[in-house]
Amino acid sequence: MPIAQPSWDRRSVKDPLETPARSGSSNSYDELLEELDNEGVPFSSSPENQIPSSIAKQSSRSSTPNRTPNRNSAITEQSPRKSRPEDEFNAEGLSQLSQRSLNLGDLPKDFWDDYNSPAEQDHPQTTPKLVAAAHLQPAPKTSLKRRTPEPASSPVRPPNKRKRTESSPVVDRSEVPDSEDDEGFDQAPELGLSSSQKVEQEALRYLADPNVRNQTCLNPNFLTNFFQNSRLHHLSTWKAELKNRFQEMASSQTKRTNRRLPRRYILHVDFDSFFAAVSLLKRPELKDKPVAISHGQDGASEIASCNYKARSFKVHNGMWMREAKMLCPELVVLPYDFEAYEEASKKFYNVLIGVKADRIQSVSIDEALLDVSSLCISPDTREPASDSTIEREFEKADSIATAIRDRIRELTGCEVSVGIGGNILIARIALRRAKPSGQYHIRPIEVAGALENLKVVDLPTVGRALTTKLLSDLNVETVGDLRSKSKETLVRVLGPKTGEKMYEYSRGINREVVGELSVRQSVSVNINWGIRFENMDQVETFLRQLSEELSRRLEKQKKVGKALTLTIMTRAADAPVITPKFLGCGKCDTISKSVSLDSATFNAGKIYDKTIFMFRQNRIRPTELRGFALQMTALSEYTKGFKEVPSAQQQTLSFAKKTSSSSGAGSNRTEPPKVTKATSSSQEAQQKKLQPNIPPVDLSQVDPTFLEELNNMPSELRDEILADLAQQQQQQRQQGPISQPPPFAKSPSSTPSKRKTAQHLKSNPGMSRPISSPPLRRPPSQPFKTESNLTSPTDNEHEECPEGYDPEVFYSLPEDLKKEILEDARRQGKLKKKASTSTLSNNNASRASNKPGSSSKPAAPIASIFQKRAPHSAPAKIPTVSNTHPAYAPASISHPRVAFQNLVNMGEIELRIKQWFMDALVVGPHEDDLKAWIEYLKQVVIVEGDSEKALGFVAWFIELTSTVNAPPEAHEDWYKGALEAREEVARIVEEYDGAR
DNA sequence: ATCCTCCCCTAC
DNA sequence: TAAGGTAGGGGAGGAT
Ligand SMILES: Nc1ccn([C@H]2C[C@H](O)[C@@H](COP(=O)(O)OP(=O)(O)OP(=O)(O)O)O2)c(=O)n1
Ligand SMILES: [Mg+2]
Repeated sequence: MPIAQPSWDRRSVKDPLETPARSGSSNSYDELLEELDNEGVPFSSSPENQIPSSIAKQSSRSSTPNRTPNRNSAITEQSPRKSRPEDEFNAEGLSQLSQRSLNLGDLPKDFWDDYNSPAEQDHPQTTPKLVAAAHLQPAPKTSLKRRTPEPASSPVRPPNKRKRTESSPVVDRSEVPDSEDDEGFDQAPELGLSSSQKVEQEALRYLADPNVRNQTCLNPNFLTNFFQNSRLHHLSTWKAELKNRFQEMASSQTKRTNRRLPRRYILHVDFDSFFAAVSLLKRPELKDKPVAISHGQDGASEIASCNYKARSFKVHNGMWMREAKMLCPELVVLPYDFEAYEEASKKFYNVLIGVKADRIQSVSIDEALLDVSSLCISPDTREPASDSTIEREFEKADSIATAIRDRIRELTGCEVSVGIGGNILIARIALRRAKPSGQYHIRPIEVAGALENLKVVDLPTVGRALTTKLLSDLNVETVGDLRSKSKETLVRVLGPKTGEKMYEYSRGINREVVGELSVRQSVSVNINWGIRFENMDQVETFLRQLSEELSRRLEKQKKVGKALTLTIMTRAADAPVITPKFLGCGKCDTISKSVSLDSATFNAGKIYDKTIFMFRQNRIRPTELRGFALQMTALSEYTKGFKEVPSAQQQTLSFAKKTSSSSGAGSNRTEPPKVTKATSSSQEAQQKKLQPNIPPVDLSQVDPTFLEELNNMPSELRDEILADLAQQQQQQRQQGPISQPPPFAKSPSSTPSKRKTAQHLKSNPGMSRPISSPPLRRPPSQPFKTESNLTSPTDNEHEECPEGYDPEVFYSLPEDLKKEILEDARRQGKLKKKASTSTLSNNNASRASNKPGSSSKPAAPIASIFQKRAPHSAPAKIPTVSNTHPAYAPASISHPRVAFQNLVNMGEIELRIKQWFMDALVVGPHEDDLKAWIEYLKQVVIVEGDSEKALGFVAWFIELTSTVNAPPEAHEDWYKGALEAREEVARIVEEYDGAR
């Protein structure tokens, strides 16, 4: 699929302003740093780039963004924020966010009962478990690979010096065929192997330092530690909780009958330097000194919040300490105190709830919107209201704001500012003027004047990108300039939605309603810090943890999803291996791929399988990975869930414990509950039905998913399958596969799909990437490019192997899957030409390079899905007994895959497995070995397309483990392991065979 | 015309 | 050293 693409990245470069850095369009954090280093703080423009934009003024240092036209990498930069303004505007965005209004009248008193900190609640519990087993490998081992992508950034910030990397021109990267995968190979012509090998070596060497390694995702407790310390994670979690709470509150209220009012009075309430103000409560003596909240004293540690004294030095939120220290050497750093922030927030919201506003909407932990219209407008006002009447209304609104500020100050000891306006947009703009510790009311007649000279960047939703585009394409700098443009012009340049919005905003028009209800459309887990790997085993382990985390979050939201998207961030070609920010992602290229699941689920095992499937479509060197995002969409609520298959659940659970890391993933969660609506409605009924007729087969041991599938199929087919299952259970060690038709035919494919479920998706087309100028667009996803000449080694298929896929693997796929992949490839990239090597990453390259056939890498690499790994180097290994800690140990066998792969005949495999079983009989299976065995079975289905063979092995293994005499405890472990294998294989079979 | 995927952008 | 998360709006361009 897709290859890498460029991006300028998502991260934004934000901040320009005051800070020096920033760049115009894209740049990387690194670049920014460099500029800083060179220039010092101020701005200057960079040579090449020219970022015209407004920003320029401020900052600018620009960076050269992409030099190449296409690029992908992003920039990243550091702190973003545009000018300081963020404070002021902001709002808007709320529209959706929010929560709804509520009447204050009847609040549940336990409103806050569940208000838990994310750190405490969410992760701590969950995460830890997952992690437990991770087996990380201790030392580096990988070897050679090369390639060069680089990280980028993601969302946020970072700066740095990019410089060095630059030296090597990006260009080649794209062209370079990197072939290969895993192993290295890169024959990169121009660059020379050594170049990439050196990069790889540097990465491995760096990771070998225990002080570095322990902070990365290789540490079993990484997720827990990271989320506990991530301010952004806390912010997001808090916001989601507040939204849920307010929505519940609102929906429980029956009233909401607001009389239609001719005018609205909206208050935007926001704490002044929230984190800093709250942390200062415990250090009052520092109140008048410049203070910032950050994890570190300098370097690339980010400032979450700084007080106004610090801002007078041009220090701002999101800025890196290094820069802040340059601007303000005496800056005092205080630590985070998330609990205290929650406490202050509770008091804040309690005050707001007490206002009894018509509607209320939480914007964030420290910010909210209130619609107090009916509190200001007298019921008996006759409409064309007189000036004096209106004046009284204004005063009422002002007095409410004052009362709120006084009360919050009294309860929290902190200052909040209030912006008042006739709509959300104006209230937000007013807030900025209110800001340090004040309130400001922009009356209707003052709107035009207030907007005229306002910088467009101070409008909500207008960030660096839009600002740049407006300036470069329309020469618009202020809202007044914006207002001079026709709607047609704005729509043409910015897109239909954005154009119209800008047209309205420039006139102070905004119809958004406070507290509009909204339904969550996605649940995701993103990590772009601390991501460093040496080999694929580690990547798999981490993706499993991510899958489990996503599953946990879905479950917590009582949601199941049908569409999964994996976003991978890799080091940009010109980015340094050692990022400017300690373990940051640096400048990166991003690639994303989505697939639809056959049925909505929150099952970690299913999520993991799809995730790894998507990951494998791109050949990326583990050492180049810098970040991941796993997102579930097409959500529905689920209602029942477990009870239906209790026994199965229990089994899995206990099993999970034991084997831990191994597949545990899925294990513990039960199955996918059913979706309330999305999936068929009849399922439930059917399911229940099923139970009764399970005579011969012990369904309790069957994967619930499997049961679900059975329920959905025609009864005859179902009976047939059940019969087979029963047969399997009986059979004993038969080695051969059980022949049986591929079980269910029903489920649709697993790969990408197109289905429409979507209700959720947003509307659709939107704007375009605004921003900067010429979009450098790369062809829209180009999934795979094709590879031309590879003749299929194994097969005779004439179908071309799309780029991005290992030919060997591709050709070994089942026909239908292959077809789907080709279709997808054609659709997306249309690749049918020959093309050069694959490799994914080259996104950028893509443009230039790609097309002609270059080629280098003709032959098929072969590594195929199975990564290299030592072939069975250790046959003996399998038997291994537990080595100690899985976690740092190299997973014992690890990859039997290859080993197995070479064993063409089942007899050999059975022999090996049996050998392992006998050797480890009394101690039980080592989780890694079990994991490897299951993985092999899954590959038989996925790669070989031989479900029967896999099922045959499963049946044989169950028989083997259940009949031989072993110590009770070990016996149980073996048996559970066998059941897990059955569960996993059944699921895979369902997905790959059933699907189309 | 509408949907879909893959991004990008913004905000706290 | 540092803890660079996340949800939703929206645009381009291809598929239907
Ligand atoms: N880049 C950022 C921006 C904000 N925050 C956190 C810390 C802030 O205290 C809190 C609220 O954000 P605001 O934008 O409201 O900023 P402040 O409250 O700090 O300052 P003010 O509102 O006075 O501008 O969110 C953060 O961690 N990182
Ligand atoms: Mg604030």
